[in-house]
Amino acid sequence: MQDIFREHIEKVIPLTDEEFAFVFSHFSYQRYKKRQYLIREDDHVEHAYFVVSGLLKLEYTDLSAKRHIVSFAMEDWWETDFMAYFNGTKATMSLQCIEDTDVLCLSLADYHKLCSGLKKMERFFLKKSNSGHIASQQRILSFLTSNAKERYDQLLQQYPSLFQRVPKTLLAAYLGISRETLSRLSY
Amino acid sequence: MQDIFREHIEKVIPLTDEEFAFVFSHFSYQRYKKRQYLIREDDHVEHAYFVVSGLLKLEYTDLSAKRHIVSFAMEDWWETDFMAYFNGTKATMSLQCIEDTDVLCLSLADYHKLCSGLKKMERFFLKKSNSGHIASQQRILSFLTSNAKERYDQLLQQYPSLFQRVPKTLLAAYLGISRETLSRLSY
DNA sequence: TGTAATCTGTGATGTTTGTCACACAACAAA
DNA sequence: TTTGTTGTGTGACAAACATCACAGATTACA
Repeated sequence: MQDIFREHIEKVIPLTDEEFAFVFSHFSYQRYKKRQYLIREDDHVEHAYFVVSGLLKLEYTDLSAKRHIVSFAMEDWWETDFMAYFNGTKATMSLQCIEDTDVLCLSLADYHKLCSGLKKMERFFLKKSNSGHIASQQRILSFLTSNAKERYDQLLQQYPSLFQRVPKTLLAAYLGISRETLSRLSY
Repeated sequence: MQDIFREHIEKVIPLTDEEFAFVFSHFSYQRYKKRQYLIREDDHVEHAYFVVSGLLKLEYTDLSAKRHIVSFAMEDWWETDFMAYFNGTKATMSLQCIEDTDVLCLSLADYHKLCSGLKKMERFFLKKSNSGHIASQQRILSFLTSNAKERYDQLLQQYPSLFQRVPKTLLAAYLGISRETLSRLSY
């Protein structure tokens, strides 16, 4: 598990053994069961999570109680309600397990300690944040340019494994279409 | 103009005069006229831009030649085709003036020099990137939760000045609806 | 100053997608 | 097993939105 995590970081910045030990010491390890919540709406958001194995959904519930999936988080992803995490505000989204999931947890205090203790990590998080921003922009573009069927195809092409791992109802909630429409797409 | 820029940075991290001079030395100043391009599709993307004054649009043209606005960039915003900028790939989007616009330009080489020369700036860019990511997620959420009229209202509430400054055709291209539909919304 | 390009509104019409309703299968928990 | 919950497909209908067409107004610029 440390290996996966170390490799993940070293894809961006090389680390000595001591440096990695320092980095790793800021995290705690947690296992969650399917359907368990890591974050509930209105919670104080303690941690950002690195997904070691499993699958999470970041979900927003609107005024009419409809649920929308902002993001899936699979192996090798970082996830949390970032707005609440960084600003210390209450969670507007929930983070819940679709499968049993193992994560590494990083508190905001430890995040800051980590960044000041090892400047390389600031670059690491900058890189991650940049890629996240770019990925979000791509998702926005797919809303602008594509209809339901096209967005569905793009999603399957990008993350083929999702098709096996999550119910179609959730894929619909991610794509912004009704489950009925999604059901009628596959011809 | 330096003042605006310095204030913008000092909202996040305080700087001494020497530090600001160091930061500023990495930028070049440019003025662009309405309709001029800062980046064209397939260009090599030389710079990221800080908008001192004016208004830009970041635009993507799809296969059927329809134009979609990924983002407006007004005073105090950073903009470029970030994917192309960071990865050194060719631009997939264009960046064009809606009004006469003054910008500060930062090459990727200077960006890296700046970050290594003054570690504070890495934190600055991390903060900016995080907010950008959060903003994109909000935009995704508005696609998931809201219809055309609601998205339009949200946009006007967030950036009332856009209503005065940009033609409705462009607002429609940002909201992902046809200009005709937008025209029929305001009742 | 004149000509072209852009911007905007609006009608008519068709397509896409959502909503409601129902049925049935798969699965989980007691 | 039984019973509830979740997931999926499908028909009928309504709502949202796109497209095409046209017209008048405004703006760019040579």
